[in-house]
Amino acid sequence: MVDDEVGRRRDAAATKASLLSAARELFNERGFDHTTVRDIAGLAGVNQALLFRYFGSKEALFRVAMTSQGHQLLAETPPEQLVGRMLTRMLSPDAASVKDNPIYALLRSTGNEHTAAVFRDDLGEPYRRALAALTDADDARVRADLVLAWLLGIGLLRSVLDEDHFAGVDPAQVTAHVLRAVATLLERVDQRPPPDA
Amino acid sequence: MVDDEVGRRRDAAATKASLLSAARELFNERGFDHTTVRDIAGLAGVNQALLFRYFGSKEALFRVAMTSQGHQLLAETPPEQLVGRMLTRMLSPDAASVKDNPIYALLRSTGNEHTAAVFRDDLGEPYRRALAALTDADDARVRADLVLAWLLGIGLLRSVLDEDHFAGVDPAQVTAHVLRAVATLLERVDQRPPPDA
DNA sequence: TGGGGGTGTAAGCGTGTGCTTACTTTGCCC
DNA sequence: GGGCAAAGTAAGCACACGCTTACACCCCCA
Repeated sequence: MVDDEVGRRRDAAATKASLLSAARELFNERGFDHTTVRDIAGLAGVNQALLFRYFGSKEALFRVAMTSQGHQLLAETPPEQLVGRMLTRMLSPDAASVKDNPIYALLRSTGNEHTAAVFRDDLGEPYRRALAALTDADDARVRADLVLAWLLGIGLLRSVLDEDHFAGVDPAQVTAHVLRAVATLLERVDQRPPPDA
Repeated sequence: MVDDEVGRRRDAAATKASLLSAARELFNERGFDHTTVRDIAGLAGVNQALLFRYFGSKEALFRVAMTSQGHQLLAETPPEQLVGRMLTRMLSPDAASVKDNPIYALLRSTGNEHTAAVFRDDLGEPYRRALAALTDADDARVRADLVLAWLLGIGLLRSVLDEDHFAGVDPAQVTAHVLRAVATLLERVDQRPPPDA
């Protein structure tokens, strides 16, 4: 699927990459439980036994697929702009930016204890810390959790409950609403519209 | 389980009620996909074939279990106090108020298209309308969606991502934060602490 | 050139699941 | 008491799933 050229078969690295890409796409679309290893291998154009050879189990593949691309956004974004950038990325009408945003895999995998733990430990915690640093209030942790909850809830409405939520609406307008309200919780949040998309 | 007295067996109404109660408890705890009909029948103390005789399918049972108790809160609460009451109910440390709050079943069932549709149509929509009525802004719908998203996100953090979120924190303090920020979106929200628990 | 390890494949094992079927038991009504 | 529909039960069907196994192939290096 990813690698259609006939030459260069028997390439373990390409096979792994193909499996990872297919896994990310399907986990984000359907969540962990409703994605089968047969689906992943099929989309990757690979025999499903290779999935287990290279990753060990479906759960292990999930962990690798979700965390490997993990923390770029967090690393490359100034904390003040974090909320704004997460919003524009989540609200983008571009399907591709949805497909590789692991937050949607989380939101569709809430029923599974193991996958929830992956996100809690590998993604939630760093974001909580980054957001908490945006205020001097002594209940910074609570305020950061509330902001994180809001971002997750917006993604939930957008992706799970109703595909059309916020659809006809200017993302910038939604972002402005949220940033204004969030500023009452975290005083150092940058309320200007985030640069680029 | 519900009906331990030995007299009065062969009571269809009691059997149905017992199945409904067990279903609510397990769906809220584990979500739709991770709850089996054998678990439900077992907790209800009933043969699983009766589940299908009385409700037709697991999905139909889910729909009935979630919507039958459905809209009391919405019906009996003045709109201005809706956000406050939902928060106190969600943040209550009381396990029972979690057990019969269908929002947690939704949050643990996001991977399943059918269950998501139940909530979108049967619960989400009325709440969206009620919240939208709390402002005169011409983008009332967007504002209402954002508030609903926040409430859902808070429930998500509380129940799915981390059992201890907001645990050591005074629920009233969290509620105050949210109500203050929400007031920038919906001008008619009552910011006073909600009456009773 | 000919093993041997890395790569790919087909088939299937074991289990859990939603749901069905064929049957037994109970209690009510004439 | 006898008949009968409603209530309850045991067993299992059919299938999808995660994962394993036994085998075929191909390239590389001694």
